[in-house]
Amino acid sequence: MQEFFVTVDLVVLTIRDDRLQVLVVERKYPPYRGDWALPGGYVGAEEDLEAAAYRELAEETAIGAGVHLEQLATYGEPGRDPRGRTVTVAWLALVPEMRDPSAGTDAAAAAWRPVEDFETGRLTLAFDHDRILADGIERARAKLEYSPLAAAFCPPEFTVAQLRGIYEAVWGHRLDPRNFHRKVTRSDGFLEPTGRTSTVDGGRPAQLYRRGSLDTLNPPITRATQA
Amino acid sequence: MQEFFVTVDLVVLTIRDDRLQVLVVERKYPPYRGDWALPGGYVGAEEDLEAAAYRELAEETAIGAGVHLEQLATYGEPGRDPRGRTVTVAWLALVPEMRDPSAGTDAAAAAWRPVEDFETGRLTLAFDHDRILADGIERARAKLEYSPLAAAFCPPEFTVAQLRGIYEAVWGHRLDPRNFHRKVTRSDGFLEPTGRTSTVDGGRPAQLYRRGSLDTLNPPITRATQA
DNA sequence: CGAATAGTGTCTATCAGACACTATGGC
DNA sequence: GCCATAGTGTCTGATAGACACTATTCG
Repeated sequence: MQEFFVTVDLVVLTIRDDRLQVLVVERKYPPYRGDWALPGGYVGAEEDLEAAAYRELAEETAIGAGVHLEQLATYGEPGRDPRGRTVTVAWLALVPEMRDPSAGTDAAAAAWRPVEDFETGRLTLAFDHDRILADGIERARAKLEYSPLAAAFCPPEFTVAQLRGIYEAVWGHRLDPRNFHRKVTRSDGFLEPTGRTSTVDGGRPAQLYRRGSLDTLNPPITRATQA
Repeated sequence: MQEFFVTVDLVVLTIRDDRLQVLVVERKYPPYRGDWALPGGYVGAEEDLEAAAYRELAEETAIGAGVHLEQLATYGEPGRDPRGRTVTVAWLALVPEMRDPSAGTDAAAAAWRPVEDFETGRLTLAFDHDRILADGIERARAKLEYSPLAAAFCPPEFTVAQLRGIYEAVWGHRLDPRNFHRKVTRSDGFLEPTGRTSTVDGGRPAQLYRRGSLDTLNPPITRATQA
């Protein structure tokens, strides 16, 4: 019976400077030494796949609880890793804006890069990680429509305007502030008012919200005006 | 470095007797000898994951092209297989109604069973296959809403009534024939008229359709009237 | 003819998108 | 006062669901 190496790779997304950005690491050892890659690593002998994903995430970001982590897909084409037959289980993580990442032990450096740089081909990743990243981005974009996932990019308390900023950054286009406000505040269970207000955005103080208990948005928040 | 066994397991769904049914096999060898399980098997040394899924599907169903096959999720909890550390990549296949399945070489028997039997707990599956099956069923139910996937359960040419029967069987409730008709025929690219008609259902002959080129339904076909 | 299914038209409540307008802060 | 952002109201066009009605076949 053929034996395989099994790894986990992470597509870690956040919003920085109003743009969707992805965490990448510089490879310290061959193969692809010096290239950018998604953070990841081998699954331990007695380790659950999800636990391995959380471990890698913690090593790179020093972030623990409150992060959204979901399985993305599994990639196992023969030859995708020159070190041997390797199957990788990819995970999608959405994290709030945070201080700069710390390099893990296997990585020379870790950095946030706008996903646009990879979508346009200005930057590329090692192995088949460009494809994994593309799948992760598409999953995130699609899921914002019908799940309250956008709140995963926000701090624990946030304003409607901040939430709208997430949607605008992920989808890459503007939304009407007034219609957006009505939609999210009327969607029962999406947002929970805290009673506090915030004045950081410069105008009238805005209500602060926590993410609610809802897990499926119905009706969804639609992505684009159909042309 | 820990080495793993890697398998593929298949959730093969079809519509028989107006009910959603799943393909299960009786295990010929230990562990779980004599129990029902999802069809599946080890991935070959130089075999792509998707190719392995197609191979297993062909072994059990003698069906080749035209089948919808998509990756579902990967399960790798330590201890999920007593033979050793095994990661399985699960796939969801949707096939048209067909003659009885043939037993593969590793299975004593293969049979279609209504998914309801597993959802109610009247039947159970070996390993963690109950969970995998539940995930597959939920994926199929959700995807009917926003993709033209229902046509994958139909023969190459079908009537609107047949297509509606698919939705009703998968979702487990009735849909209004008149509104359904209007919805699917107005959704550009979902269905392609063949010009031929069918008279099998007993009343006025119905237009026959092929599946169109569309891959995302917009607007979606909604699953249930919100209570 | 009646029974059955195919397919169209119409009404109503709801909702998305556009946008006028009011509310409340900083300067 | 002026500007910026928060938040509400209103209009319009599209659509889902309910259901009356017409069309076409079989027996």
